[in-house]
Amino acid sequence: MSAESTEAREPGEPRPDLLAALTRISRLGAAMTRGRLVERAAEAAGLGRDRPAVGVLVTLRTAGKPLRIGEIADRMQVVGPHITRQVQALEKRDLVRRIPDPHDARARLIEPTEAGAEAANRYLAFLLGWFGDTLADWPAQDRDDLIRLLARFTDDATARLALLDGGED
Amino acid sequence: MSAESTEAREPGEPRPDLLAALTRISRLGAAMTRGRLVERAAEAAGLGRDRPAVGVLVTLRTAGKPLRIGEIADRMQVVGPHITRQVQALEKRDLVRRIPDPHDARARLIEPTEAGAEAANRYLAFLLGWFGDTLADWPAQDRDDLIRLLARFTDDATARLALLDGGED
DNA sequence: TATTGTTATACTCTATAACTATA
DNA sequence: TATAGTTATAGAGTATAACAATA
Repeated sequence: MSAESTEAREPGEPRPDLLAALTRISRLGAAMTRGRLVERAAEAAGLGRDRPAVGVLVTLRTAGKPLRIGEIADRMQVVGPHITRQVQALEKRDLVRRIPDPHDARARLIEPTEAGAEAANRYLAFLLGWFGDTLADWPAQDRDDLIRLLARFTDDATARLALLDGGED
Repeated sequence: MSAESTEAREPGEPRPDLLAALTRISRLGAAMTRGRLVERAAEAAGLGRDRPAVGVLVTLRTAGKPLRIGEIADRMQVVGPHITRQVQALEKRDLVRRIPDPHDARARLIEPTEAGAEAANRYLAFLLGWFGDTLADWPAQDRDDLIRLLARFTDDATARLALLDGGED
C-alpha cells in the first residue's frame, strides 16, 4: 500500500482525478464502439459492418500466426461458440481459411487469407492513424509517457482482474 | 526514440507501441465489463446486477445535480428510451425519484434518493479503491502522469470523435 | 411545428446447454 | 473420461419507430 494518496478514499469523494479519468475512459469506450469510428475503419478496409468478425480478423492479424478457435476466444475473452460463428462468416467471405492442426485432429487452425490480411492491415492503419492524429499535437514526451504507462496499467489491471475472477471469494 | 514515431505509419506495421496499447485497452475493457469487477462493485454496494441501471445512478451521482432523461442519455451516450426504462427500474427500487422541472412541464428531473446516493458512493468507492490498489505500487510520478495524460487523451479523442460523427464524411 | 419523454418492438452481441468427434 | 469444436437456444443491452404531451 502507498503513502497518502491511496488512503484518501472516503466513500463520498474518493480521488477525484482518478474518478474523472475513469469516467472519461468509459465515455470514450462507449463513443468508440457505439459511434462510427470502428465502423468507419471497417468500411475503409472494405470489411462492412460486422464488428465481431472484424475483431476476430484483427486478433488473427496481430497474433501473426494461425490460431485455434479456443485460442481466439481466449484472446478476445469471449466463449467458443461465438468465435465459431464469426469464423464461419469470415470463411464465407474468403477472409479466413481453416487449415488442419498437425498436432490435434479435433482442432483446426484459422488463418487470414491474403484478402483478409490486407483488410486487417487497412483497418488497423485507419484506426492507428486516427489515434496517431489525435496525439499528433502532443509533446513527444507526453505521447510516449501515455503509451508506456497505459500499457503497464492495462497489464497490471488485467492481471489483478484475473486474480479476482479466479479467486471467486 | 519517438522522433519519427508519428510518421512511421505503414499500413502493415503502424506504430507497434500504440497498437499494443490499444489492444490492451480493448482487452481490459472487455475483461472489466465481462468479468466480475463491475458486478462485484455493484453487489458490494447492494445494487444487485443491473449494470445499466447502475450506470444511470453513477451518472446522477457524479453529475451532482438532478438531470433530465435526455441529459442522462447524452452523458451515457445512449438513446432516450433506454434511460426511461432504467429510471423506471431504479424508481421501483427507491434508488431515484422524479421531481418536477420548474422550467419545462414536459420534462422531469431525476435525482437519487438517500439510499441511491449512498449505494452510488459505495459502488464508486469499491471501484476506485480497486484501481487505486492497482496503482498502489507505482511511483507517484507515474501514477499522476497516467491519470493526467489519460484525462487529456480521452478529452481530445472524444472531441475528435464528435467531429467525425457530426461531419458525416 | 419542434421538443421531451414513453411505449412497443427489433436488432446486435454474447452466453449457456446439449451434442459430436477425437485424445 | 476429458477436451475442441459445433449447433441450437436464451439472455442482456441498446436501437428504431410510433405515439403523447407540452413548448
